[in-house]
Amino acid sequence: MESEDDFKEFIINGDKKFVPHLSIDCVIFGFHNNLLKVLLLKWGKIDGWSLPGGHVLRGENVEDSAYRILKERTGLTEIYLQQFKTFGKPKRTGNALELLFKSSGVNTNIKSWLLDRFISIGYYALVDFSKVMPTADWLSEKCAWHDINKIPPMLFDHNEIVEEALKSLKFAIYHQPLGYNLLPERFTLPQLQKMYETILNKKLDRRNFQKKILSLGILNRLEERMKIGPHRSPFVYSYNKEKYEAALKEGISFSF
Amino acid sequence: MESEDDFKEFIINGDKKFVPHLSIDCVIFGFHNNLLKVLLLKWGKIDGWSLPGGHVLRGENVEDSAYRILKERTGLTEIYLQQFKTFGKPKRTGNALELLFKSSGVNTNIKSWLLDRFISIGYYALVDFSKVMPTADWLSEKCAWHDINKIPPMLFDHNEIVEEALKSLKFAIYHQPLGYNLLPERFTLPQLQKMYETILNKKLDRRNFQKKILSLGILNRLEERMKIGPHRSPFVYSYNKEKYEAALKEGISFSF
DNA sequence: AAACAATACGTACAAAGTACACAATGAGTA
DNA sequence: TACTCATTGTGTACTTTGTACGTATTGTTT
Repeated sequence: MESEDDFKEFIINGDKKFVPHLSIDCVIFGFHNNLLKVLLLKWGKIDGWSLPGGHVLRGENVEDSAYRILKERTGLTEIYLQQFKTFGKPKRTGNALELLFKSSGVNTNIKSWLLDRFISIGYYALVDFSKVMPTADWLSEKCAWHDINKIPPMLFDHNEIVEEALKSLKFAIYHQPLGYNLLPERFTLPQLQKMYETILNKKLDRRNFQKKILSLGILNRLEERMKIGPHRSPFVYSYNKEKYEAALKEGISFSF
Repeated sequence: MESEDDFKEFIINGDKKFVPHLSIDCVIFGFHNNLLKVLLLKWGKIDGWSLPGGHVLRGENVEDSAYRILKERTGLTEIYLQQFKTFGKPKRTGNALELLFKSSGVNTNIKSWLLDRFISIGYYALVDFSKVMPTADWLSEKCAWHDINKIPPMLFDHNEIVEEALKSLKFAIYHQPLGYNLLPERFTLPQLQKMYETILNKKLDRRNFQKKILSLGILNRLEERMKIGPHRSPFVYSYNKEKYEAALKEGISFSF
C-alpha cells in the first residue's frame, strides 16, 4: 500500500486489489556492533510497534510480495529471504485493526470477512546492516533497528513471530553458511565468530571455531588487516562467492 | 466440508462460514512393506488425484483445522503433524476449480475473490499405516495409499507440495526421531533401518545403524523375537515414550 | 543335515570434535 | 622508549564419533 487513500480503499474495497485475509510479515535481521538487530516500525496512527509487512497483490507471487516489502523498507533488492512459518490463529490481530480503522476515520462497519482473522506468512531476511536505509511508510512514523534482546511489546502477535523467526535462524545457522548476508563484504574472523555467538547465544572457542569455519573452504583471506584499536590487527576475509553458493546449496553441518 | 450442498453453499456464500482463499493440504506419510506411502484422494466429480485437504472454518485455529482434516481421512486423532510450507503462487489451482464448479452445476459466475488464487498451508503428518482407515469424502470416490515413487500427476500444484514435504521430512529425520509415529508399536531394528533407508533413499550399514540408534537410549528391547520366515528371528523393540519425547524436544543429530 | 539368507555381536582404523598454551601485535601509558 | 594489556594468530594432544568390515548364530527350505 502506498498511501492512506490506498488504505481506505483497501478496507472498503480491498478485495479487488489485494488478496483478502492474507498478509506477509518480515523479520529483517541485521548484525551491528556485535548485536543481532531487527527492523521494526513505529506506527503513527495508533500507538505501537510492528514488523514490516504488507498485503499480497492480486496476481502477485507471494515471494515477490515479500521482496517488494523488503525493498520498500530497506532499499535493498538482493536479499536472503526465507519463508519460515505461517501464522493463522483466530484473533491474532487482536483489536488493533479496529483501532486503526477508527483512527483513519473509516466506518468500522467493514466487511465481515475482515473480522475473522488475517493469515500472515512469515519470512525472515538477512541483510547487511550498513547498507540498509530504514524507511518509514505512510502508516508508520519511524522505521528503526532494535536489539533482538530489547524488542518492545508489539501489536498483533508480532513478538511471537520474531521468536519463531529467531528459532528458525538458530536452526538454519547449523546447516547453512549465513555470514555472507549478514556481514559486510570484508570482515574479520572475530567478527564472524561474534555473529555466530550472538545468534546461537553461546560462547565458542576461538581456535576451534576458526578451524571449522576455514575447513569449509568458502573464505578468502585477504592480504589486508583491520585496525581495531590497541590490539593486534586481525586479517580481513571475504567470502568466495562460488564456493559459498555451493555450500548454501549442499548444506553444511556444524556441531558447536 | 461435509456434503455437496455444503460445497455449493461454500462457492456462493462460503466466506460466511469459511476463511476465504485459504486451504490446508496434508501430506500424510505412512510406512508399509518397506515403502514410504502417501495418502491421496481420487476425485469423483472431475478426473484427477489430489492431497487430502480442506478449508479453515471461521474462528478455527489453523492447526486444529489440519487435525480435523486428518481425522476425517484417517480416523486417527493422535498424529504427528508439522507445518512445513505455505503455497501461494497465483493460479496454482489452475482451472481445476472451474471444472469442479461446472461439474457441480454451480453458476460459474462466482465471486471474483475466488479467482485470484488459493493460499494453501502445507502440513505433513506421520501415521501408523496399520491403524489408518482411509476414508473418502463426498467429493472423492477413493482414498488410497500410494508409493512415494509412484504418485500420479495430481491436480493443482499438489505434486510440488509432496516434493516439498518429502524434502522437509528428509531434513527432519536427521534431527528428530520419527519412528515412533511411522511404525507400529512393536517393530524390529531391520524394519526401523528400512524406514530410514526409504526416507533417506540410501543404504545404511546395518551394524553402524544399530550402534547409532541404540546409543540414543530411546528404544527398549523386548524379550520377544519376531518370526520373519526362513531366517533368524530379530528382536522386537518398542520406544521408550518418555525418553523419546525428550529426544524429540531436545533434538538429535545423525550423520548417516 | 545341508544350504541359504538374514540377524547378532565386536574390533580396528580414520575422522572429527574438544581442551588447552604460548607467541605476536598495536596502541596507551609511564 | 619500554612496559602493559587486551586481542589476535597458530598448533598439539586427547577424546569422541564415525566407518569399514569379519565371524558366529538362527530359522526355514530342500
